[in-house]
Amino acid sequence: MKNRADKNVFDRRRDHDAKREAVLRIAAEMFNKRGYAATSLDEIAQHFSISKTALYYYVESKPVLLQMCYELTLNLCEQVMVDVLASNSTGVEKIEAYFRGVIAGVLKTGPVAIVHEFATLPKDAFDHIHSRARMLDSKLAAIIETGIADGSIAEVPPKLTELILMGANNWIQRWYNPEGDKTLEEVADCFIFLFVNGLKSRTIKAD
Amino acid sequence: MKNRADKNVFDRRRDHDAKREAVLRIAAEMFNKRGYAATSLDEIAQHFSISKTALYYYVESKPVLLQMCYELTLNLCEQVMVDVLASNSTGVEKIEAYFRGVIAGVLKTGPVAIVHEFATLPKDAFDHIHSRARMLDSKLAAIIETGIADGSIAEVPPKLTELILMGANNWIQRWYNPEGDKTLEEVADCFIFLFVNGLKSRTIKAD
DNA sequence: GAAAATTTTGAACAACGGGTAATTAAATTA
DNA sequence: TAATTTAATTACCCGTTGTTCAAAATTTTC
Repeated sequence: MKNRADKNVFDRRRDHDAKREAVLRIAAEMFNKRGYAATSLDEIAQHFSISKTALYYYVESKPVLLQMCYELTLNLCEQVMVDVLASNSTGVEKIEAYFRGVIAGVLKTGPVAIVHEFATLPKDAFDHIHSRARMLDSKLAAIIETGIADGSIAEVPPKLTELILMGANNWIQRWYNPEGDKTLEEVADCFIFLFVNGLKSRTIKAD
Repeated sequence: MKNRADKNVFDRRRDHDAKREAVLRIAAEMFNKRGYAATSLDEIAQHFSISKTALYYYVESKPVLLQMCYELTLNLCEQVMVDVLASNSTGVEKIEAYFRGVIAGVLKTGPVAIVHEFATLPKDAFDHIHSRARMLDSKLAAIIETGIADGSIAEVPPKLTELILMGANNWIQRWYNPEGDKTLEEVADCFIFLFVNGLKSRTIKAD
């Protein structure tokens, strides 16, 4: 919102790529909070104090802008997934590493993650994004299956579990405020603890 | 989508309340799946094969329609919360009962739950809905605190935990398909198991 | 069956949002 | 400084959407 650095990007002239990336980041943030349809190009432009038309110098169209946001997210998630799969660790450890990586990635690269609204994408873009997302889903489910097989994960329905995990993860962007009192590490820790250990107390209480 | 019963509501004349409720239910469902801004009154009207104008006989405006959807949800959640608080059980049991009740409530009353987009509500309606939602949040967090005190819940940050739980719950409506192969009981079971017991296997594996 | 009440419609409006074209302004190069 | 490239603006178009109003259609009441 009041990220002055973003406005300054548009002060120093001739830096096409930096501006394009700034637009992407802010757009992703606004899409996350308010949703794609509820965010107008005017609002995005106003954030940089430029005209709506100027955006078209950096972005082809609004759907393509959404598509690029998705691609940022998918690039991040897929990279984390590759790293996780390359490690030789148990199923739970892989699940833990994946979500920790994704949440941390959001911290570093800014809010590139985005609420899943790809129904509004043009057909071909939709197919592309959708299939990549589904691929990630099934890889996560597969990790859960191997975790059950190696004995590190309890006998849960893999597909359902994956959906619930993803859901909890996707919702974080909706409420997380970087200027708040919780760091993303704390959020990640809590997230992991909840899903791995569960709420139930394991310490015997002498009472 | 192809719920023929809904269309028939508009066949038998003079049943103002039934029609109003049918509109509410379908609107909530569409808002859940596509989002508020992306759902037009035309689409809602088309679902019943009536004109968009006819909707205004049952609903004051689109924002008020959204508000009523929220109120349906809040009524449900608050009722479950009252019941849960009245029971004398441990913290974990209360958490479990709450989410089971809310998920089951969605099954019975139809998809009354709704994605949180109340930024688009008129000021006064926003304040009302928002404060009720926050009240629910803090009651849930309080339950977690009592659970930590009574030793049934591990030492987690209550506020953060509550947000993550709510997030996972809110996301269910986005992907759950009543015509699919999973019942809402199965979803609820998996949900509860994940948050209460965690993914980690507790059974010692002899291998 | 006529009159009154209740639903539904069709036409039209105003606001908004995405997108384009022509133009101006600024910065780089020479 | 002149010519060229790069940025950004203003003005405008057009489709969509929420909303209103008067009129038509239907149902109920008497």
